[in-house]
Amino acid sequence: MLGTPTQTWQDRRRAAARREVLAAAWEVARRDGLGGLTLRAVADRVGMRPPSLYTHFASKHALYDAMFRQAWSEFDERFAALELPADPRAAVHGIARFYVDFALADLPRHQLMDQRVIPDFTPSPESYAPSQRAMERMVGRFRALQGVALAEADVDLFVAAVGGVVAAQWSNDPGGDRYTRLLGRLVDLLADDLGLPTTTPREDP
Amino acid sequence: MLGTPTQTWQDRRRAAARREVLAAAWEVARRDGLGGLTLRAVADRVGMRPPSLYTHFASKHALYDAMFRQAWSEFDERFAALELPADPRAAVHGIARFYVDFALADLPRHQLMDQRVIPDFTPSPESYAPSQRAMERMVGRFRALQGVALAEADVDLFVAAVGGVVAAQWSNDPGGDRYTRLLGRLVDLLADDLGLPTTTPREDP
DNA sequence: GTCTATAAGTCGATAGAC
DNA sequence: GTCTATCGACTTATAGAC
Repeated sequence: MLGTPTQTWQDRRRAAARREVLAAAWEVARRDGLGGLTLRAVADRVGMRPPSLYTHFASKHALYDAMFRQAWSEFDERFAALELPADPRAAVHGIARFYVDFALADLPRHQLMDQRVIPDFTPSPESYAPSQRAMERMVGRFRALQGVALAEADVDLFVAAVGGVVAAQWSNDPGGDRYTRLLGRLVDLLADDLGLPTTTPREDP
Repeated sequence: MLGTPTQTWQDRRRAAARREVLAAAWEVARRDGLGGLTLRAVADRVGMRPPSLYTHFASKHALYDAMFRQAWSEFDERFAALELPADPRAAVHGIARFYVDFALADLPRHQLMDQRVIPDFTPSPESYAPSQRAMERMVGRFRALQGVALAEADVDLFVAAVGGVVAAQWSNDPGGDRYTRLLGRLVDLLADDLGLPTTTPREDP
């Protein structure tokens, strides 16, 4: 605790206000689309005048930046807490399912995290860090699976293919299951290719 | 030819002007991003005043709609003209390579065709038709492959997985080949799963 | 320090002269 | 068909009350 400036007095109000603006921004993005987000709508929702937002965020891009950082941080936290089965193949299915569920739960969040939707917006290095941490954690949990030595390219292929299911689902059948129902088959395909063992035999349908 | 109103007199000028505006819109989108496209920038590029664009397109969304239609029409035309090897597996590789090359050649075009980047923009039925035609042609060429009976889900899985390579390439390594170099391996994986025969043995490296 | 008030510049879009 | 003029909405920034 020592060494931290004890300005906690009104620092908490600032942080709370920031969180409030951020939460309002997500609500507006879900209602009006990520690219349709306006500072006026955010201010309305949080009960402020638009210029007052500049007290908390230097620009609209800074707001997007904070949203990007928060989204990947939440992904990383929840993925870190995700309990996986001991069976390697079941674990890979669990990772894929977690990834797909997270990406399909929130369209603007998915667009911000995984696409390049906002022109001229590039995450700052500080906000890009959580996404790198999340990816490293993913590689780490893959490599911790018993019975196979994974190369970088193996994880890349997995991420690309599973991400493709998400993208196809969102753009061709939003709200449905036309592509997500193929996820199990796709993951088995990839797992077979990696020679991933199954210590527990698969259940009968 | 009979039955067509012979108004071709100044109808051609109208059509030419429309094409010119459309071409300018693509150039602006490639320069400023799809979401960063403005009617002023389009008007500047085509040597018009912004309100004059409304003579040719009823709204900005109508312009996006025409771009969407043009992109899928061009895809369908070029795919129809694509010559594929007789060997079924080589043909599938050809289809995948064509799809990926087309999607990676132009970011705003890819965003417009395959993602939901513009808030509140949904293609009109008339503009959606070419994309359906293209998908049906793709299914048709898959089914024409000798030696295997393909279900709808098989094509869906192929489209999703290959589309995932495109999305990952654009968002994680634009301009590189980190994901596209995995395409051959992915397609072989899918082809193996479908039991696709190889009449011609694969070449040695 | 945080807010209100306000203004400049830009966006999509419309009305009406020629 | 194209123009001028203009509207309402949005982003951004500054000035000043509390």
